[in-house]
Amino acid sequence: MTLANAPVADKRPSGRPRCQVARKAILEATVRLLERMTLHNLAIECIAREAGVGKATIYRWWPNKAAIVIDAFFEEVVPRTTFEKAPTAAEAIQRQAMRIMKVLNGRQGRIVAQIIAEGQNDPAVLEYFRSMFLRQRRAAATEVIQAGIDSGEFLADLDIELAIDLIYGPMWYRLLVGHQPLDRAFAETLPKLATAAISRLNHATD
Amino acid sequence: MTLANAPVADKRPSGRPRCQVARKAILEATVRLLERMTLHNLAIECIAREAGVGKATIYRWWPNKAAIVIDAFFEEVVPRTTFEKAPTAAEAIQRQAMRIMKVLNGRQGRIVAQIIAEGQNDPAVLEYFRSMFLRQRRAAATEVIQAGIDSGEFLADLDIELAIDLIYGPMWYRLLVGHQPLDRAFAETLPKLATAAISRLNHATD
DNA sequence: TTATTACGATACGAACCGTATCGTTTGTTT
DNA sequence: AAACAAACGATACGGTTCGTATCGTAATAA
Repeated sequence: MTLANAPVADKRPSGRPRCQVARKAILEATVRLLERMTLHNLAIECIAREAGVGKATIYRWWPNKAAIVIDAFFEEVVPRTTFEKAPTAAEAIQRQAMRIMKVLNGRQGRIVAQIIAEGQNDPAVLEYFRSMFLRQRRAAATEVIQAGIDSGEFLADLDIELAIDLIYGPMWYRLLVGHQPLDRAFAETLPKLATAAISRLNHATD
Repeated sequence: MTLANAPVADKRPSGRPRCQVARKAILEATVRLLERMTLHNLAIECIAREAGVGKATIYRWWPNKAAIVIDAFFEEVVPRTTFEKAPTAAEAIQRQAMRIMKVLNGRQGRIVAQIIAEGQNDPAVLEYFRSMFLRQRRAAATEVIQAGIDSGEFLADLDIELAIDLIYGPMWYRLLVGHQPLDRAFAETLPKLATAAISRLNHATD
């Protein structure tokens, strides 16, 4: 599933197989180094040194820095999160938003921000990030919102993609631009306001 | 006001004054080059060559690439936009959101995105960007929203900063992550939904 | 055994970095 | 007019990192 997992799939090629120890060492070294420096300052040669690996071994399996970081990030750091059950769609969304915010509001958030930054110079990086991180989460969110529409909780003619952006956009905005903190008040109020925007209920009676 | 404007202010130093021709040439060359390449690939030496200027002249006046780009961006590209008058606060916000979206949805948007990307590696860049671009616009938005609160159009206990993020966050989200386009439907629906979220009116009666 | 591929190590030219140093130019100060 | 001060374009510099290539060696498949 990752860019460099080399899924054995249907046919094993001849020759020496890929060394999984080296692969693991590279990903772990990357995570370790990213705790001390930015992605921008992280040199491939530095990863190779830290991992005790030849530089060519890295270049053989990853096209660029960002791909390593993305693989490392999703293998070593981020646990897969799924929506919890909740009595209403709005509550399910609110809980999930809080959890994502917790992830973004720390060291992991800095790494994701740097991946996105790197993506501004390379569309492929951005696409890889979306396929690894965003796609599944948005699909899950879509399900919940659709259920909310079907139950009459949310607006019938709701643009689901837009609704998702309304919920998560402000979080990413603060993460990347840094004009305001991702603090507790924000974490509590944003999801409520966003879900209120897409629900049929009146604020006054909420 | 820019980082390298060298406002003459109160005391003119002796010696040869700064060459404004060179300054202009540098900023113009930067804009010109950014149409063909990303900020990441834009070398200072390349700007110097394009502008017909010594490299030292650039380093004398700007601390880094991003500072040049920001100055170039706000001198050569972005016109100052202010809120128009509108019958309601919601409408004023909607119009301004559309205008900002138009700015972001093109070459200028790509440049801003790259400035923010660069900012992930250097907090000073991000702060400079906020002071140049964001601060004034957010202050203007604050005024409009506060007026809306005072008139009873918006929620009385509204967190204004959060409200602004609710409106603009999704735009930046799409600009930077690129999972969805900044298209016409988005431009029309987002401001309506966002202002609905912070207004006291019921969706059903809107 | 032979073919094939990965491995760690190392060397390589190229590109930029940011700084320093030229001699020259353009102003201010005396 | 002469002395001074600072910016200018040009150029050279050592230092980093880039991505590629090439070693000899190791590991698996046919």
